[in-house]
Amino acid sequence: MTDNGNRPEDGPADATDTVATVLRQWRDVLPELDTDPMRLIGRINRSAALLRQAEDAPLRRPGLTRPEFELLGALRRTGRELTPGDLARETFSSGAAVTKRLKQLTGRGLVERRTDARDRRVVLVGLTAAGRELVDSVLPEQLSFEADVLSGLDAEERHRLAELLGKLLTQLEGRLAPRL
Amino acid sequence: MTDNGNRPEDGPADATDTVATVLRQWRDVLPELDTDPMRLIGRINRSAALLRQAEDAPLRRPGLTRPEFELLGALRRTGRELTPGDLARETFSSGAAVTKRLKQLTGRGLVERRTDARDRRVVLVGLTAAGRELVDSVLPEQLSFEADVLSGLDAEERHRLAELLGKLLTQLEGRLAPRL
DNA sequence: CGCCGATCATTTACGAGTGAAACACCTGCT
DNA sequence: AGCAGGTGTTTCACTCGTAAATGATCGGCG
Repeated sequence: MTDNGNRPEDGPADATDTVATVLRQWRDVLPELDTDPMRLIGRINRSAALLRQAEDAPLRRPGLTRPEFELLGALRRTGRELTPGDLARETFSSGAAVTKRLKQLTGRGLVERRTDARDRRVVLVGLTAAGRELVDSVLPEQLSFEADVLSGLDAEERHRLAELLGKLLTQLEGRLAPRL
Repeated sequence: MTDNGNRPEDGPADATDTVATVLRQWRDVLPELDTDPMRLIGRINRSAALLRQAEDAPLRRPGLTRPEFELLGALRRTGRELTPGDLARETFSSGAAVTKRLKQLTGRGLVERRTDARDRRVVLVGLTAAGRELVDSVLPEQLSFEADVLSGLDAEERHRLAELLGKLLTQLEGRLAPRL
């Protein structure tokens, strides 16, 4: 028998992914370091990076960037006009970024801005027909692409994972994001 | 009895986090859409974003940016000199970005570059004493901070989550990152 | 031996995001 | 009514990352 895979801290899934190698390297150099949090945080970050990179592929065809698509999605799913401030909160980006993206998207005829009648400081942003059609055509592709990417896990595993992440996220949002 | 919380697709943890609200909005507007992948992908992305934002806090004190710290960490944990190309692969960023960061870090006396004797194209990057001391002093803080952030989950949940993410990541890396 | 293609690092030009300041407008108070 | 302070959006100056071009060097092959 070899000496790998039998340490109590190493589960079976820890053997092969990048984070596991990183953890082994740290253990070799600084054995007394408690690297346990990396197991989660490293994997969340790395998964997010890989997914982000992969997810962008279906969006490239319609020439959209991911944050642009999220902005359009926010408008589509709320079903009403939103202000730039709303959009910034909804897409977790800065107000300045939203302004820039709106310039792009209005230029392409996907969204429309109009100033609110009651309060002339605020502008209301809504999807045009073209914008709505674009979202409705891209979103199913995007979702089926995502489903395919996740198919390495079976339904039960995906469910447990989503549930645990939901719990983590609830905690994090309560603790780290008082703004909501 | 109310109608919330009893749909088969909604686990108990789905009730409160941001992603759950987004899913409800989509269901109200496009009920026939299979939003299941969002449950995972949305949560991974959102968790990563929150963690990233939080994690940067302990690094600000020594005036380090996250990618800079990851570069230093790669040098520390491998325990040897690395080339810019190695560092780019190790930190998942472009070569140009690495060059820029090396300029910063050599300026601060945290790393040293020397050209390889055998192959004068390649440059070998190593930690200075100050660099190693910096990593060794910041890393434990960083890890205990992370442990604190994750404390909303108990040990068993963290373990299962890490395991499932490890499995997912293994699949993703096999499929999406042939370069390794 | 000398050239040709490949490889590694760096430079350059550019696009995208950010925080802080600026601007427009509203609301409450006197 | 008029001003003070607050809120919503945009602009500005800057930083950072990237892709593509550049420069330097190696290895092999005629």
